[in-house]
Amino acid sequence: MRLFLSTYVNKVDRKGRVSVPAPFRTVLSGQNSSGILTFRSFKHNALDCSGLDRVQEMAAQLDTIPEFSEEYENLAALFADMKTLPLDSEGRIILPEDLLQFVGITDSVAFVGQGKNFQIWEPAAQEAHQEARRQSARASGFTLPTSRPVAPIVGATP
Amino acid sequence: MRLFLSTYVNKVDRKGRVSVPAPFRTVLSGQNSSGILTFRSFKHNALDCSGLDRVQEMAAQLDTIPEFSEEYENLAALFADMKTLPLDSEGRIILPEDLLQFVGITDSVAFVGQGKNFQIWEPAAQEAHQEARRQSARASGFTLPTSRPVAPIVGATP
DNA sequence: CCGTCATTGGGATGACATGGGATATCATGG
DNA sequence: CCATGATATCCCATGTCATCCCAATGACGG
Repeated sequence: MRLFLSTYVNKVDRKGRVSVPAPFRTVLSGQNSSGILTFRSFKHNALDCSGLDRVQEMAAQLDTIPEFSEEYENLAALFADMKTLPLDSEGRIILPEDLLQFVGITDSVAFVGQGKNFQIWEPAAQEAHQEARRQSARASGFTLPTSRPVAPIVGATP
Repeated sequence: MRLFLSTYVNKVDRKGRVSVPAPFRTVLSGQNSSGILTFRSFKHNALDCSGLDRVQEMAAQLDTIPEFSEEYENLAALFADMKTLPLDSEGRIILPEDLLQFVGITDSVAFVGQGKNFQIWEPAAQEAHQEARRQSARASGFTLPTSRPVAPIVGATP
């Protein structure tokens, strides 16, 4: 199984189209999916994206829950936020206005590989998020009671 | 299996007609249904809609419930409330006056995908409801299913 | 230095939501 | 049984937007 790896930043053209990175398209084509299924991330101003496989699994889970129960509605509500973004013949998608605003995208888009799925971010926000994680890792590293003065992590990014 | 995904808001014209979103029509046409079967939601001021297939499943479920029980009567009452909304040649439906009032619709309609079925809401009410669910899902630490579990799913078809 | 592939751009076409007029269907009252 | 009005259905027109097709640019490897 191929994975979504690395981060790509592509531009939004005047029609609102963005090229999906070719490596991601390759992975998607192996996931029973001619388009991208996307929904708002719970934690960040980002979009969670995957192929059709995962969504069909979710729909299958729905069958195991009593039809008018609270839990059923909670899961079903995810489908309301979900969108299918079809790929055009050049491998581009169009991000709907509401999603653009939610993510805060103006002129370019970061595609962030997450292994089995990927995310869509505003590039600066993504970089900041990444940096915050580095800081966090670094900070927790410093609070550890180690006696090692030279931490190789520092200065990893030029 | 095709699913009802995403949320679409369409306008009611002066004759009371509303376009059913094209993707939903596509799903419906695969569900043995030239029209929409709809009934009032138990929990919200919304309409539950689907094709004929799902209603037939519900009718089958009725057989598993003791006749004359409270639950039986409740479910059976659904069928009394149920209406068939035929699609015109442009893919529009007409919402009867009582349903319009029940949902609180004035000039536009939200079609809300729920996977195997969809709902009809007043757009503002739907947005509020959906936002509440996002908060709830976030607070309850709702986790998405993984895209490809390591352990084989019980009953999975190779 | 050239060929291939990926991203980017733009015009033309088509699909869809929407609107309005004309015609058919139905329930009601005479 | 027919007349009438209201309502729904069919048909056609329009504007907007997405999709398709074609082209150009840029990156990369041989």
